[in-house]
Amino acid sequence: MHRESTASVIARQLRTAIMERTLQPGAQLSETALSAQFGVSRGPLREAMQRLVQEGLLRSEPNRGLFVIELDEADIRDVYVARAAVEGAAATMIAKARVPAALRELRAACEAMTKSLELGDPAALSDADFHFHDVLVQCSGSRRLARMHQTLIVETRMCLTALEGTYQQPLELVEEHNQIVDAIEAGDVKLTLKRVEQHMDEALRRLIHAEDNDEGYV
Amino acid sequence: MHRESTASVIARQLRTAIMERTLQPGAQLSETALSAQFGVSRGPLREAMQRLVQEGLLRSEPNRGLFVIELDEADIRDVYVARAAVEGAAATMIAKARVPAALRELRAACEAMTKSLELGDPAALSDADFHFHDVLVQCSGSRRLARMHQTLIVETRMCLTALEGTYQQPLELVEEHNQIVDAIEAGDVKLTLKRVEQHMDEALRRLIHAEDNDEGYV
DNA sequence: CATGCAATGATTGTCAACAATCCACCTCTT
DNA sequence: AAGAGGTGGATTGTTGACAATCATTGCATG
Repeated sequence: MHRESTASVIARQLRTAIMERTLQPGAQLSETALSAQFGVSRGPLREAMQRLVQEGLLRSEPNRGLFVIELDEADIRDVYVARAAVEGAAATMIAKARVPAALRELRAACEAMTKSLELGDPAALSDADFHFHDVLVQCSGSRRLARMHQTLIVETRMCLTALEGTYQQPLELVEEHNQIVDAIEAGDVKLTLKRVEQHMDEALRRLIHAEDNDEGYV
Repeated sequence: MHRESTASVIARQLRTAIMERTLQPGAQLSETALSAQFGVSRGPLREAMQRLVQEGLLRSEPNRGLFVIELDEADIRDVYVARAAVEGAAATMIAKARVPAALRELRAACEAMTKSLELGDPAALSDADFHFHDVLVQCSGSRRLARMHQTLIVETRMCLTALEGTYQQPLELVEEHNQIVDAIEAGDVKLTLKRVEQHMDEALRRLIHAEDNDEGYV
């Protein structure tokens, strides 16, 4: 009947809720409330929650409960350090392998960003942005990088949702992605790595900057 | 009373069992047997198992059970690709930060390897080897890299346990570690990254080579 | 002899009840 | 009034029982 375990689908729903800030940072996860909401009993819910604890999206305080993590500036920097490591590795893998299909997908992802930019749709631009990075890691073919990346993306979206999809410098953003694909297409590993790292630095800078403007604490 | 959740400690015991091949690759995890062995009921055990599923150490077949992953050669390569990404990022962070305490710890870890080598104790050498890489990632201060690394190390040990700690070229092994620390100490980011990557390539080569000699399937 | 099928045993999936712990509030004492 | 201590309510932690599913075995049938 079910092709996927209950814990797996509940875990995904929890991740989505954290991303969208339905479950706010620092908030306690009430077992009774959530199990009722998801239509399951506390058993499967607790199993799903343990998955997110392993991911580091929830923090456990024994005999007290589970809480959504709160990201301070040091955490956000750490997320981007880890993303640079994971996506840098993924991009260099693709650059080395020279798979045409991967380049086509990446180009398509870039075009989607350009389109959203031209339409002036910041939400779509954000989605296209994340889609690009997802494609990048998926195309590397590394199951382990993909798994790590999944968690990092949730943490990133968690921050960006707080800013309600207002991009600071969308033109630069799109151009950075294009240049990454250019480097990959050229098969230039060093340049690829450099541009991924620069992109992460810039994204981090824009994020911190935007948060300061929003009087933003996370 | 308990400072750590039950799921957390059971999960660690499961990881150890997988590392040491007490739970062999491909083997099904019997809930009744394991819950009896650990002295807990099936509930907390299942929570712990879901943590390992999230890590990718267990694979879930709904309504059938959980199985220890089997690593083919492609998987092993993937582990080392991911390790290169994580440890490369960690090493460059330390190289940039120039923290004397980190260098001291890394040097100490190297000396422990040298000592084990001189004593001709392959098990101790292996432990010292893993300790070095643990120190490396811990010293980076990145919680996320550390979390990812933990899982990758379990998978690596899983392979090395199969070879019963027989090292092929221990001299080269120790020297590679020393050179990584040299590069970090010099603050040379590019050289650091290069040497970490080379070390991973060599470690992978030695591992595959050793497995071939052992008529080894994983 | 091979194949389909049903019964059976074992295992996973789910749940609700019980125990243990924590938190907030109140009271009593100094 | 401040603090210690106790009490009630709510939440987490754990367990055993029950339901659902799967693998196996044996049997009947073409």
